[in-house]
Amino acid sequence: MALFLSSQINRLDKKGRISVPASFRVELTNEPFRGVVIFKSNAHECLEGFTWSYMQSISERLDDFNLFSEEQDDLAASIFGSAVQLPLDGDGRIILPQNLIEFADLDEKAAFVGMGTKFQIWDPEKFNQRQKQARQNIQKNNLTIPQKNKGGIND
Amino acid sequence: MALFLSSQINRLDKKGRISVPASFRVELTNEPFRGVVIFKSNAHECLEGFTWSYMQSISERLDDFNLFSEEQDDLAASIFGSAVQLPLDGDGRIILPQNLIEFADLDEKAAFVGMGTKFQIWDPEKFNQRQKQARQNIQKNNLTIPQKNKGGIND
DNA sequence: CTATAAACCATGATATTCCATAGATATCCA
DNA sequence: TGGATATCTATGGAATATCATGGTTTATAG
Repeated sequence: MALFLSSQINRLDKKGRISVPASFRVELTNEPFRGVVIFKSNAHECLEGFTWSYMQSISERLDDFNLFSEEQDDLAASIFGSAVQLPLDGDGRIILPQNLIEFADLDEKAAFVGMGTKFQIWDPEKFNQRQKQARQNIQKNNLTIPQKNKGGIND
Repeated sequence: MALFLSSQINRLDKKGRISVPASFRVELTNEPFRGVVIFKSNAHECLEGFTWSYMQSISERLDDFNLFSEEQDDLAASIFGSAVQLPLDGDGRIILPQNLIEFADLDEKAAFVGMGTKFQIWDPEKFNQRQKQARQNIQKNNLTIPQKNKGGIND
């Protein structure tokens, strides 16, 4: 299982190319697909990145729903429909599609932020603010890490 | 198992020809039949696309219903009855039959939407609305992906 | 023979690969 | 320890390949 840690700011060129941090790339070496899966965050003005095999596991879990159920359809349309599959080039870069760049309001630089099994891509400015806000929320609500994380696509 | 991701809008010419996205085509390389199976969606004004081998697994799943039950009969009639097997031409295109084009109300363009193990074909406009609706349903009903061990796709 | 469908080509646009360089980091040996 | 050398990383630009798409020719069927 991939583990994405720490954050790094890299440059986004006019073609939309950007280097994936080397520390993230080593987490991808054992993946069946040499690249990442990106889509728009539901919660923030940023992008979310996953490994191919993680998407596969989501797909398998989704198959536990009745094949033509409404629930299955809603989830699949929302998750897989908006995701894009970005291969790494020979130099460890991906090309972000224009609509994703706009969604995350990225300029010349973008921050890769490790989040464990996933990572996020932020405009550096916005991420600073987000981090401040996150710290405040944690203090205010006395948040801790749950013993066992039951996750969903909403928080 | 094939994994269809992301969505892409392609052009439908007057002969009913349309390119299957290249990223979808690579998922078909290991299939016994070089093409896709398409039929009318029961839930939406769109078409559903499967691989040949996945159709086989659907057939098996249908057998889990009582073999002569009404449900089995209805599903089988609606799925297998309207399904067509569309081979890829040398350039990676399929030819959509006219009745399917009309059913999905397709015009000059059509969106291929990855849904994990299957995909859908939509009029681009209609899919936009559908995606909004899907997101609302997810929030309203608090839908999550059935968990295996841990982690959702959002925080 | 005619109409219809299938295979075949041609071509811009786009995406991918390849190469070069500079800076940072790590390695090695005296 | 220090300094030289090699390696890795990020980044820019150019060459190359692929993709989507329209048209044309060839096969097929009635």
